[in-house]
Amino acid sequence: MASGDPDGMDLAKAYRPGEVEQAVFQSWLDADVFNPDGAGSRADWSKPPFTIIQPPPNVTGSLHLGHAQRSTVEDLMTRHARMQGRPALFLPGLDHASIAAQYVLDKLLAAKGETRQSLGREKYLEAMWEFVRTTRETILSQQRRVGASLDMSRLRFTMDDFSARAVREAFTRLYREGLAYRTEALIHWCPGCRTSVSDLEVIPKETTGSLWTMRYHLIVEATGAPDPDASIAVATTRPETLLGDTAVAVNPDDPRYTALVGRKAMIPFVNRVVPIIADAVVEMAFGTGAVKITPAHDQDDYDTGKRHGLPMINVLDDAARINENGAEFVGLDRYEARRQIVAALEARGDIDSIKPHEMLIGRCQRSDDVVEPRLKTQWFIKVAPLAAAAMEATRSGKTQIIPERFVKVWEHWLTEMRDWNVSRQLWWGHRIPAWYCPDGHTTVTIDPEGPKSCEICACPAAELRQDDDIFDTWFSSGLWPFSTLGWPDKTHDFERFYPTSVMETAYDIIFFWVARMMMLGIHLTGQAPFHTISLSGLIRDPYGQKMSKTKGNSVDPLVTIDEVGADALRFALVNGAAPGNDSRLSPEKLENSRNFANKLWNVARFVLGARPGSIPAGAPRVMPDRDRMGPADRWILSRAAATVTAVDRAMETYSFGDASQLLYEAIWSEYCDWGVELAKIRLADERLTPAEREATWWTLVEALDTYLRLLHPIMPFITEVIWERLPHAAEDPALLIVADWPTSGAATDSTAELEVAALIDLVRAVRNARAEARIEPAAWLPVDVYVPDSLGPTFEALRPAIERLARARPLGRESDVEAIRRGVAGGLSVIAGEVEAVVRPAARDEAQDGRDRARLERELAEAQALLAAATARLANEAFTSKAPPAVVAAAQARATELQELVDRLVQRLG
RNA sequence: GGGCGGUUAGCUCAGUUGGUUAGAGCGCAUGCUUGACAUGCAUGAGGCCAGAGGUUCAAGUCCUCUACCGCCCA
Repeated sequence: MASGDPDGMDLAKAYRPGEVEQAVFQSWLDADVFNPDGAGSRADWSKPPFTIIQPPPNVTGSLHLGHAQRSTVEDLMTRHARMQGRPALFLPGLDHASIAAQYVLDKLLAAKGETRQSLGREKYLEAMWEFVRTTRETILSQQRRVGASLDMSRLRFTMDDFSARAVREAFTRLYREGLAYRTEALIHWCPGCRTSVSDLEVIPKETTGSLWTMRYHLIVEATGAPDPDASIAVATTRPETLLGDTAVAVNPDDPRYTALVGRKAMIPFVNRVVPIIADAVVEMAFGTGAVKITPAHDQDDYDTGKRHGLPMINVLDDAARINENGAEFVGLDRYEARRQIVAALEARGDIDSIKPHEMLIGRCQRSDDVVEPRLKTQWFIKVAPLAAAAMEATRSGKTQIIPERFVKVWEHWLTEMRDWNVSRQLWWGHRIPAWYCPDGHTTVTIDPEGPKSCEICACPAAELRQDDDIFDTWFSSGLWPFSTLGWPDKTHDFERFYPTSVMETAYDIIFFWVARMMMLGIHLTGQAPFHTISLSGLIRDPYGQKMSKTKGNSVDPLVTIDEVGADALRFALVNGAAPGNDSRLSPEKLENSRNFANKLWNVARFVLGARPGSIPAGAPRVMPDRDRMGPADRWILSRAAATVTAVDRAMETYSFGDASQLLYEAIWSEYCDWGVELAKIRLADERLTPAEREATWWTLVEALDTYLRLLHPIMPFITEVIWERLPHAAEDPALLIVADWPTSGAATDSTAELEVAALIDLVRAVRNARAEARIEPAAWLPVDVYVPDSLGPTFEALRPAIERLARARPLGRESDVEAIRRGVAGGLSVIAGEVEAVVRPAARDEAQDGRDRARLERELAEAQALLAAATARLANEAFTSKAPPAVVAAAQARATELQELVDRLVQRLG
C-alpha cells in the first residue's frame, strides 16, 4: 500500500480485522523479522539481547485462552525489546507431555480396539509420532493467529535430537556427581496410567471414606501363638493394606499401651508376627491410639519403618491388585480385597467399629484414579543441593520473581521438596540411559547406542539391559531454557541468548516447571536460566470459574479472534490484569477492546483524509514546524511525550495492564476527544497560512505515529496496518514491527498543557451549564468570557475552536471580570478555574434560571466543604511544620484557589 | 494445621515510594443522524476504599486483630 493515500476514505468505515491480519502476519514473515539474525532484523548487537523461551504447549492439545494470554504477554515483551533495537528472540517449542499424550492416544487406540500392549512399544511409538505430527500443526497455526512473533527457524520439540542429547548429558552428569541415584523407595503409583507420578501430580481430594477399627491378637510369649482373648485395636482407612503390615505402633507417652510395647501381635491371613513399637509420630487422639504400620504403602509408615528397621512388604501389583504376598486374596482388586478382608474379620469378630470418615485421598491428576503409595526401584534426583542453589539465585537477586509475593511460596516449596522421582513406566519420552549387567551393575552413558560394556565388571554390551523406563517429562522440560539453545554445546546461540531474560508463565506451574529449570539450569550451566520470572494469573470465565473443557465454559481463542480480531483479544487479555492476579474475560470486555480498535482505525482514517492539499500525496514525513503550530498542537505533542514516559515506566515494571490503560486513555480521551477536535478547526481555518495548517496536520501524524509505536506490542496487527499508510521519514523501516520505540526524551510543554487544559475546562463548563439548563445542543448562543491576561494569546488562538466546541457565537471577550459578573442577569454562569463566562440563552426562562441557580449552589456547597478542609489542614501547626514544604505550598495554593472559587460563586449568586 | 491473595461505584477491575479532589470499562440517566467513528458524541448520577484498633502532620496505601471469599502447601 502506498503511503500517503490521497485520503483515508478508501478505508472501510469500520475496522475489519479478518481482512488484514493474515496479510500483515505474512508481511512480517516475508520480511524475516522474527529471527534476530533474519534479513529484516534491525537488531543492534551492541545492546543486550532479549530472550524469551516460550513455555512449550503440550503437543497433544490445542491452545486455550491461557496460552493466548501468555503468548500475548511474551510477544508484547519481545516486540517491545525488538523495537528498542535489542536482538530479540522469542523461541517457540512444543512439549511431548508423556503421560498426557499417552492418555490421549490410548483413548484413540481403544476406539479402534487396540491397546498399548497389543501394539508393543515400537508400533505404539510410531503411532504416537504420527499423531503428534498432525496436532503440532494445529498449535503452530494458532500461535500465528494470535500474532506471536516466534522465530520458527529455532522451533524445538522436547522429543527432538537436541533435547534427547541434552537429557542424556544432564542425566549422565548428575549420575557421575552422585545427584542421580537409583533406589527402592516409596513412590506414588497410578494404577490407571500404570506409572509412577510425582508428588505434584497427586491431587488430594476430600472424600468420605470409612474408619475401620479392627483387632490384632497378641502373641502369647511362652507359646508364640495368638491369644484369642488378648488383642490390640487399630484404626485404619485402608484395611487391605494389613497384608503388608510389619508393626503396630503406639505413642510412647500413651499410658493405655505402655504395657504392650515390646510385645508382639499377629497379622491375620498372612499370619505374620509383628512387634508393637513406640513412636512419637502416633497421635494418641486418633482412632484407638494404636496404628498399623505398612511401610511399603504409606509415607508416614515408610518413615517409621526406616526408623525402626522394619521389613517392607509390597502387596500390590501394577494394576493395584493384591500380589503374591497377599495369602488367599492374591489377584483381587484392591477394593474387592478390602471388602473380603473386612468381611472375614467381621466373621471372626475382630471388627470393633466402622465409622464414616472425612479424609483427603490422593488422585491422579491425569486419570483421577486413586493413587497408591508403593515401594519401587526408581531413579531419583537429589534435590537439596539443587534447591539451595535455586533459592540462593532468587535471594541474591540474580533472578527476580514478579510479583514478589511468590518468593515466599517459592522458598517454602524449595525447602520442603523431597527427592525427585524421575522414572516413569511409560513409553513416550526419553528412555533413561542406564544399562544394567547381569551382576546388577549400572552403567550410564551419553552414547545413544549405549555402553560398549559394563563399566564395573566389563561384561559385554550384549549382556547389558537398558532400563525400561523413561524420564518424567519435567526432566526434559527442566533443561528447556538451554537445551533449546544448543546446550551442552557452547553454540553461538547459547553464548548470545543464555541466560534468558524472562520466563513468563502462569503461577500454577511454578513448582512443576520453573523450579526444575532453575535447579537444573544453575547446576548444569552455572548460571540461573533467566533474569526474571514473571508470573501471570489465570484467565477465568465471567463468573470467576476456572475455564475447562469439561465444564464447558472454555473459550476457543480462534473463535474469539474470528469475532473481534486478534488485537482486541490481546488487548482484552492484557488490560486490567495485574501481575500474578487472576482475571476474568467477558464478552463485554472483548467488545470494548474491539471498539477501541475501531476507534483507532477511524481516527487514522480521519487523519489520513485530512491532509492539506498543499502536501502532496506520498510526501515524506517531516517534523511539524514548531513555529507554525497552535497551542493545541503543542498540547497534543506534549501529551504524547508524557504518554511515552508513562508507558515506559509501566513496561519496565511488567505492568502491562497499566500500559494498555494509559494508551487507551491517551488515544481515546485525549488524542481523539480533544486533540483531533481542536485540530479539525485549524485544518479548516482559511485565515491560517498553509504552513500553519500543515504544521497542525504533521502534528496529528506525529502523535499518531508515536501512539502506534507504543501500542504495537499489544495490538500489532492494526497498528501495523495503519502505520503502513502514514507518511514515513527516510530513516523509517518498511514495517512498524522493526521501527524504533519512541524515546521519552521528547520534551513536554507545560505551558501549552496548562493553558490548553484551562480552555478545555472552559468548553466543558459551558457544555455542562447548557446541558443542565436543558438547552438545545445545536443552538448557537452568545457567550462572554473573561480570561486572565496570561491566557489571552492562547484564548485568541483557540477562539474558533472554543466557538465551535462550546456552540458559542458570538464569543465575546471581556477584559474585566467585574463586567462579566455584573452582566450575569438572565444568563448561565460558568466558572472554570480562573476563567469565567456567561452563556446567554435566546429567551429568558424562569425554570432555566432556577436550574442554573441550583447548579451554582451545589457547586458552592462543594467548594465550601473543600475549602473548610483545606483551611483546617493549614491551621494545623503540626502539618505546616512537619510536612515537606512542597506539600504545604501546594496545600496553600489549593486553599487560595478554593477561596477564589467560593468568592466567585458567592458573587454570582449575589 | 501452615502460608498467600482478595474484599474499592450496580458489575468487572486499576490505584506508583503514604500527600489530601480515589480512576477506567460495562451498566444506568438525559440528550444528540456533529462529513473519522452509533463499534460513536455530549452531559450527568453513583464510593464512610469489608470491620475495629494503631503508627503518622497526613492512610485505600504501613502495622495488629476480626469477618467473609479464593488459592497453595501439609
